[in-house]
Amino acid sequence: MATKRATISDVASLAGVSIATASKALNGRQDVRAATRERVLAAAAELSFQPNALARGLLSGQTRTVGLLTSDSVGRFGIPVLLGAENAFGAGEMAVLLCDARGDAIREQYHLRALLSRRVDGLIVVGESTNPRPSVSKDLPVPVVYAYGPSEDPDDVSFVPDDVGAAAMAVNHLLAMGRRRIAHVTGPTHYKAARDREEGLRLALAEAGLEQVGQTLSGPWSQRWGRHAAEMLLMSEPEIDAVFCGSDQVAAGFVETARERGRRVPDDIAVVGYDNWEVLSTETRPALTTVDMNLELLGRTAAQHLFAAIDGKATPGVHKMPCQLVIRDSTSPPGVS
Amino acid sequence: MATKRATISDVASLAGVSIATASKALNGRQDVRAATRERVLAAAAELSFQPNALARGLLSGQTRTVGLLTSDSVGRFGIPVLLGAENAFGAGEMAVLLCDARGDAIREQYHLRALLSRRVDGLIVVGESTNPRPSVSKDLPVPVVYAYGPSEDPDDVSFVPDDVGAAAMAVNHLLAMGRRRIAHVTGPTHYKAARDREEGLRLALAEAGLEQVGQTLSGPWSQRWGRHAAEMLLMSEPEIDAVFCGSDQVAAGFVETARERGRRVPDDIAVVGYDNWEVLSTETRPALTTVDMNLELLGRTAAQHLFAAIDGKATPGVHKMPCQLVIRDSTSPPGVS
DNA sequence: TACGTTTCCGAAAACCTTTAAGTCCAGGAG
DNA sequence: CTCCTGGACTTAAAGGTTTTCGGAAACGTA
Repeated sequence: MATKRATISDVASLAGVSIATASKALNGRQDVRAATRERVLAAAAELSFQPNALARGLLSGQTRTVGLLTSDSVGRFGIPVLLGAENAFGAGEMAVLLCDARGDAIREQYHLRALLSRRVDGLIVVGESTNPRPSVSKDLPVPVVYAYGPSEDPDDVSFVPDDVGAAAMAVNHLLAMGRRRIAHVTGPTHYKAARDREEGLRLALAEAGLEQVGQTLSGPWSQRWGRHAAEMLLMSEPEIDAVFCGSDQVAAGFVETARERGRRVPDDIAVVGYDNWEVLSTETRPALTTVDMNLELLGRTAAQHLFAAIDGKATPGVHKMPCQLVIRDSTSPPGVS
Repeated sequence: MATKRATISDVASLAGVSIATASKALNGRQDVRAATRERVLAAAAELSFQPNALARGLLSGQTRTVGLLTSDSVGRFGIPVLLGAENAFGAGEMAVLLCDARGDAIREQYHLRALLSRRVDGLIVVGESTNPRPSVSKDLPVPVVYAYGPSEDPDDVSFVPDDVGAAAMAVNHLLAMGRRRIAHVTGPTHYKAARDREEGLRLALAEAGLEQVGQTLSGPWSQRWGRHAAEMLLMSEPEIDAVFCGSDQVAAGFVETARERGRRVPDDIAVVGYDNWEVLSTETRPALTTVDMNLELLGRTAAQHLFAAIDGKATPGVHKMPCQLVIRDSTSPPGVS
């Protein structure tokens, strides 16, 4: 805690110039003599002057601040998106005002008003899942970009991971490794993520002229479910040579139980996870081949498009962002590992 | 995107009163007739007027915004703290300006300036570990509270989990369950958390007149290390009946390997973890008894003390926050589970 | 000297809100 | 009838900065 903050008028009088001149000197404008500029800069440094962003924003109408409205900060998925956005903003002296609505629509409305009253230049809305969510953009005086969870309104700007494409990519990898009898264990069907990933699987298999082995098994996104599903699957479809799992948690459970049941991974059964949640994917034995949704990149991209939208160059629609397959030992060809 | 934002002068003219009267009506002040107030409120609603927080803040000198400076947003630990703080603020119409310095001191300085220029009312600094960190509070015009990672300066206000006490509590629980031959596996010794937890263990054992079995094993905070340590420990100290682990990751690795080596958990060996990282602690078999540091509460407490500090009622010093032992199956008495 | 041009600087308005101080009027007390 | 009180409202200042415009000085040219 220190003394009162210096204003530009303090700087001006210390430098012996007018406020206007001080402002021009500090902002690097041209019509001020070099010697004068020096004096002003020295004065500012001496007083450790920091321009008041409130005053500046009041005048310019721009706060260089964006709101980040999330439904679920805790979430595994919101964080990297947030981080990517923060990253993109940090580069350009933007600041992020963070609000967590905790999945409550009323709370969300409340935070929205608070952000608007603080005159944010734009808004990023981060969903807690890839399920489409109600739009908040109606009649808002600032642009909005949705990340991870898209808006229901197709005229909004949304960025989502390309789950269908990524799942197909993962399955194609299994096929390339020579696997032909592929089963699928995933999360609850009310998650669009689960449905999309299943569709990707179907597309890839169809293209190869193959059929999925057994029914898709849906359950919670948990390791426990992965173990349970493994028990069932190894019993009912003993001839499988690969499993595509809807999450790393499920996959971790699966490999654990497969091991215990004496099935070697990857020699007997190859396993692919999803999310690249490193505490799981790199710590299972063997480490998991898995899909990384590049959420940080997604967040950064969303932020960059928000910039564009602030400048009036919006790009409406749902943009599918490419994911990346991280190949580890759980899908190596037999005999390699 | 909609029309230009309404100002209080728009409201005033629509209601047929002066700006001052409109302001008073909107802020619930007394010297305005009920009928007039009605008219103003109706006008404000019609224009969906939102007061400009910049103008208000410029005048009052208070922005009702605090900065949250973190070294490590990604971190397991920063998030709950952040969340607790956000929670405490949300209740009182405060907003959080989030900055992530990514462990870089220069970046931190940069963000600090940005926050100050935005005239935040206060600052919370969240550390990435419980190791003390350099103070930023020197000559700052706003109060600062440190959470998780304390400031090196004892005159600052810091909130940290009581690792020593929590470790002692965990070990006392093991003793109460009848365990007597307790070993310790933990993280790198340059983490204060590892040293504090070891000290808690020592204190509890000393009080019971016992000695730790074998040396403390230090390694990375990983599941892999837990497995490795288990191999070594089961070999060198086969008579242990309990292990206190410095993190859930280590504990998860330990129980996995113990299982594989035919030691029953908890019947033969009880295991206690630390962190209550649920993806691990509830998914191991058996589920882990573990220490929950109550980080969300810690964050909330830090925020509340920041409020107090803003009001001039600072409480200097390092405050140790109590942790909580979450008892699950990994420490049940033999024969119970 | 008169005039135009360039260079540097200052006065003042604008952004939006809150609040202290002031105006006006009705009604009650003397 | 005058004076005072208090209610209801308005005026104006303040908060810190940027920017437009105008002014003044210096300099070059006719």
